[in-house]
Amino acid sequence: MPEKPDSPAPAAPSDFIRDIVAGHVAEQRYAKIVTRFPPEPNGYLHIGHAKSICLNFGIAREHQGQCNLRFDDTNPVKEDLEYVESITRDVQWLIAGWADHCLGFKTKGAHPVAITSNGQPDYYLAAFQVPSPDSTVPAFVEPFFASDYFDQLYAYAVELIKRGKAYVCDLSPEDTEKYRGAPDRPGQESPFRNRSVAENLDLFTRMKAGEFPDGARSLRSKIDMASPNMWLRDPLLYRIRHVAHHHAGDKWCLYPLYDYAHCLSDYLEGITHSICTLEFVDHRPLYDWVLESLGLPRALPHQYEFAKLNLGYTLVSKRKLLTLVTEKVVTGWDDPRMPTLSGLRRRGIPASALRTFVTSVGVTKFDSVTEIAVFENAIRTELNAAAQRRLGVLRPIKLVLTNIPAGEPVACTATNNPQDENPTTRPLALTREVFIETDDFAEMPPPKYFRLKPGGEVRLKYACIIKCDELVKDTSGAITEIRCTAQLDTRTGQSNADKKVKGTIHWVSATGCIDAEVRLYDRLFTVPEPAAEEDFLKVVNPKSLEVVTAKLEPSLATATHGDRFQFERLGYFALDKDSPVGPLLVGGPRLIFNRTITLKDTWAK
RNA sequence: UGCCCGAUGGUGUAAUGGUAGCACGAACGACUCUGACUCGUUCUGUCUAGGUUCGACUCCUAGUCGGGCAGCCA
Repeated sequence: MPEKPDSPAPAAPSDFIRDIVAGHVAEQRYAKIVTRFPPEPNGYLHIGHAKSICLNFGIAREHQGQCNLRFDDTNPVKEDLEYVESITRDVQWLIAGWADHCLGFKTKGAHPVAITSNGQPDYYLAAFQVPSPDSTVPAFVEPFFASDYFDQLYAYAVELIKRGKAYVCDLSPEDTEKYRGAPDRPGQESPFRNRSVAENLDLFTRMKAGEFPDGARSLRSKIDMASPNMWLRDPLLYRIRHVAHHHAGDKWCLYPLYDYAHCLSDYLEGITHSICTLEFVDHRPLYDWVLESLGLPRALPHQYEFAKLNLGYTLVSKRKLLTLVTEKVVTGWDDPRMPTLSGLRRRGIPASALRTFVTSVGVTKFDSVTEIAVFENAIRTELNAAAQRRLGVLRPIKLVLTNIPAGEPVACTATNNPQDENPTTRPLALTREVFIETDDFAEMPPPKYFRLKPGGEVRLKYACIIKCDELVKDTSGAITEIRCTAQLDTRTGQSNADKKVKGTIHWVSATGCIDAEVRLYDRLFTVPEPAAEEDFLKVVNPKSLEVVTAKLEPSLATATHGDRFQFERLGYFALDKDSPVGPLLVGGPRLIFNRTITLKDTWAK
């Protein structure tokens, strides 16, 4: 979806990981800083991933480095091409105009190649980077896939066996668990732990050949069954899975596990800094063990961990997000109420606001919960500067200006964005009949009510001050029409233009305005920490979506995807991805707007 | 209870042995043709107890509290 150019990024942030990288740059430890963003293609990216993306790509761009997009696709039973495509799209959207020149892709179909490093045989897979932020990604490149390394990973496993550091284990999954022991109790060595290298090699070859059923055997590292770190108790390297792979096809029935594949994938791509979340701290010794056990000839990557993002009133668990989709609480992964990148994009949130937000949260090892207000502030700040102002009425009520004759519109001028240095304007026509917001009139006004009331005066934005003379009601007593007099000498440039009234309200002309479907969103959950609930479905906000038919000023008829508008006094709006665009016939399909976010409302009601 | 990680205003985050600062938020006020924006004022903090030091948010020890780890998931 097209996106208007983003505003420039703020000054480079600082955090403990960036400090480490800066230290390495200062001592010239690496020729180039290379990071990676390595999602498993088993779900949609969400706002938590945005933090990781901005960290990894941010570090790359701050050091003229590179950040590879790599799919950690080592478990074919959970993964799907649909996710590969959505993730690629979301990453490119989030970094567009900011770090796309740091995005490391590879030539389509490329695999690691055999090279010689420091006199030793080695494997390496180079990246392709577009030369500048403005360049488009050519068609001959694609993201990296861990599954493209299965051949090399297999060769490394054979080497580990030859070095006596891995063995084929015949324990069942259940027995493997029993032998592992518990955190406060050492494990027990597998009876297959001391097989000969020759036997291990033979068995591993036959595992690859498909001789054994799923779960019958596994390849295990030989580390320490008594380690206080559970991840060092001979963790599995390979398991047997007789299933096809979405990217690698049906070549394999043997698939590597994360801890084995990840560090080596990093190595093959020449990653220098492998940044992940805190739950992998316990895995770091294993990450290093695999790499060091192989005696690899190039500089080894290192793992660094940070705390993932927790946001108030928001869920980011893939499983729970999936439940929202399958239970039809939302319309899909890209429902504008979802915290997915595709949902946020559809909602109208600019990528730059997302970047500003996740960067402002900082990077630490503290498990924190960020208030949603911080995110909302980032969105409003961005949109306040960028959005075109327009007039629209969400819940219309008719108002008649009795001293303006029908068919004789009064010309007015509206400012497109007062935040601009040299604001442009557009014409507006004030006619005898207009719509105002139902909320902007009160027959029995509460205290400190600035808006229109019987006998009261208010300004119609960009037009003039009006005075409420009388009300027309139907038989049930409901107001059907508000009748006012327009004080035409209070228009801009007229003799009484400086007259002050307390309230200014928005309006649209009844003639020429367009009807549009407007979707108003509220937070999806009613509690600050829905993840802490025993049943998160019980705290879903029943009023998270309200659909209204709004009256919009005529200029909005040409709105298109990627446009950002502020409907004055109401909030920020953007066209839904499913909205029709282009010249719309009268009575034809209506535009569909999503309210991205309301304006801040400090009026205590 | 074995190992690992962490703790600074309501929230998030700086201060790398030398003035506890910034942002969000809240309250009040100014301004206002958006009850927005902007501007001003105010609010609240180093988990506890010892120790090292001229000096500790920072280093050490012990404790308290919170989080993570026992998938052939990532």
